[in-house]
Amino acid sequence: MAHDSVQLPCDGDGACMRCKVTPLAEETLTCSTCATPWHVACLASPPETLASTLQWQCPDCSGDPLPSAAGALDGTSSELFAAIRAIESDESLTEKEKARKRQELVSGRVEEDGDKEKKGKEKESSFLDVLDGSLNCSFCMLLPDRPVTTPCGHNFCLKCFQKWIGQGKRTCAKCRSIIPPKMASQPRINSTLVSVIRMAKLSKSNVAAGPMKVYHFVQNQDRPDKAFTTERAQKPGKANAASGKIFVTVPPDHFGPITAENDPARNQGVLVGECWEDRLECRQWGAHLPHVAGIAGQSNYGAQSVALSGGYEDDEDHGEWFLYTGSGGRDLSGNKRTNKEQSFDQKFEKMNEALRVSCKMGYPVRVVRSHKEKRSSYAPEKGVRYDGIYRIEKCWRKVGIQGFKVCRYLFVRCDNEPAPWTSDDRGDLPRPLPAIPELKKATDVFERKESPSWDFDEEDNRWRWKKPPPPSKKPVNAADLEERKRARKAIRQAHTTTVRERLLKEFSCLICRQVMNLPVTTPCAHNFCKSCFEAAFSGKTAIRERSKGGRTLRSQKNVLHCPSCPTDISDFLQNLQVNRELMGVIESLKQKSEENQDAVEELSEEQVDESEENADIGSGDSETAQKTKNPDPKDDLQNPPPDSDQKRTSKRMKVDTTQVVADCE
DNA sequence: TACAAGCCGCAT
DNA sequence: ATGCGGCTTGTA
Repeated sequence: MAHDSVQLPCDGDGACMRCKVTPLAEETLTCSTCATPWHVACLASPPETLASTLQWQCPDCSGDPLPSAAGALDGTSSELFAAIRAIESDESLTEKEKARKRQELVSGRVEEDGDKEKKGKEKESSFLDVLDGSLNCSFCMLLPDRPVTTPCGHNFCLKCFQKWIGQGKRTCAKCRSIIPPKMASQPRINSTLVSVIRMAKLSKSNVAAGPMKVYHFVQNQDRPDKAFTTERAQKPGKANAASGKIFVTVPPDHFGPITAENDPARNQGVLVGECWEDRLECRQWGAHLPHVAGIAGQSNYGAQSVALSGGYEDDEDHGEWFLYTGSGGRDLSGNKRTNKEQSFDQKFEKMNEALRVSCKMGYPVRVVRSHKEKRSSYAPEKGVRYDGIYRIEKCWRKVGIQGFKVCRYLFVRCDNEPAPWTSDDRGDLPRPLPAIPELKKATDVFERKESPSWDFDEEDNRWRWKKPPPPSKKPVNAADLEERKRARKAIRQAHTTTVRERLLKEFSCLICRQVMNLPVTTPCAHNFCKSCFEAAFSGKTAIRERSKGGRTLRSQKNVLHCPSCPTDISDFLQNLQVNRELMGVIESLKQKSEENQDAVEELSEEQVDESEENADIGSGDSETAQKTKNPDPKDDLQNPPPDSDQKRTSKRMKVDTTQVVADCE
């Protein structure tokens, strides 16, 4: 063969990486699979016909130049690449979807359903802005799953890397450096990358879950701690009582659980199973605000909570699920509070409509049960009890027991805590909907079409906001503005600081324990600053002279151990490569957190006032931050599929190399 | 303005 | 036992 066995494509500037010449356009061939340009003159076996030119596959993709371990592939290489081409040419797929399918193909992993696929995409795009895409595996273009790092400092999914090795490749897919046999046979997962990626996912999903909405919505701050009677009150006790102070810092239209951050009095939040004497006390802890009405909500916005109090005989309580009846249909003219006679049909309006909105959106609805519900086995002995989060899966109308139409709602529990009546040590799992015989006779049946805002996250194994909770529409008490502004600023800063600190901490050098400067990753997957790493071996050489009894023996390779484990890394030391991808992430992380910090300060000075006045406070910082930071869908296009990656990589490497050189000097 | 799945003493 | 009247809060 006229050519040596090493085959190289053109780099990002169009120069052949083998002969260093920049060929004319007509002297290059573009691979039909990966779209990488190659210098025809440097190809070991250029195509001979026009047809084969159009369908030409580069040596990397055709898999033929090197004897490949064919057994490592499930099918043949050509089958695999045919499948890749089919994905590439499928115009119904976005680039992201193509990338995911490629990864499935290469790794053998398959995500079963569309929901997962969607979830993966959401996740990916939401934290890509943290990790910047620069860590992405260049095979599948996703964040590396079980990342491995080559001695030349490039990161891949373990499975993608193993497929590559399985095809007989022994050079880095990014830079063509030789991959040592040890790395090829026993790639080690880079646990630093694992935890960084996990943390980035977590920090983002936490933001989406909205735990950062600590603020002080202190309503009626001047009220006493207990319900009280005014001078006008004619009756003692709570008959004519006014409400005591609201203890929790959620707005009245807050959806979902009330967490510790919104419970400054006890710092525990409203826990499932918590009991109160009566509806007024329940109100003070925010579980269900109206002290008379059974439904809390707004017809154009949604319902936040309901009370099961036995007021409507059509109700049917099965604990984990129940059938709820809407309000209205009764003549309560005058001051009748006890008329249980229905005299007209209920409609989906007012509170009944609010419940339907919550059904439509899949909002979490808090449920309290009252001792007054006598027919239910699940009602508390006395008082009012918080039973957790439910979702309204369906609603409809039917003719009720009294012969008039009632609105009906199927509530199904979806709380992360076990219900007060179970001995389970965990909360709900998604469960199939119960069979509802009355649905056969139902009219106006309404089912949720869109994906629910509150849903079970398979990955986190818990229920959480999958979409940002709706922002509060409630006006803010001006007197509270100053305090709330301060609180928000502090929280914002705490958040950015902790995320930055936690993320950066993960990137610490195992020697100096500081954030790595010029990170290097050993083949045994330990990470150090380049300078720390080199200093650890100063004065030691990879080659040593052996002498015995005055006789000089043949020089022998010195065994040099990794500072963190017994692995011999003398070969790695010979040609120390900075993990530029890691370095890029660290840099952008530093930069981003500084920007954030600045933004926090600016915002707290000015924009907070504005946003406060807009009263967009219910969902707090998380949504606002998400909205502004939410990556434009077009961002997908900025993460090119592998075909353009070759170019991008080469270009970036060039820049980075000069930086590294400059830094070294 | 009317209504809403509360609360309580008292009249019936 | 049952229901009336009077006050409460938030929604429409």
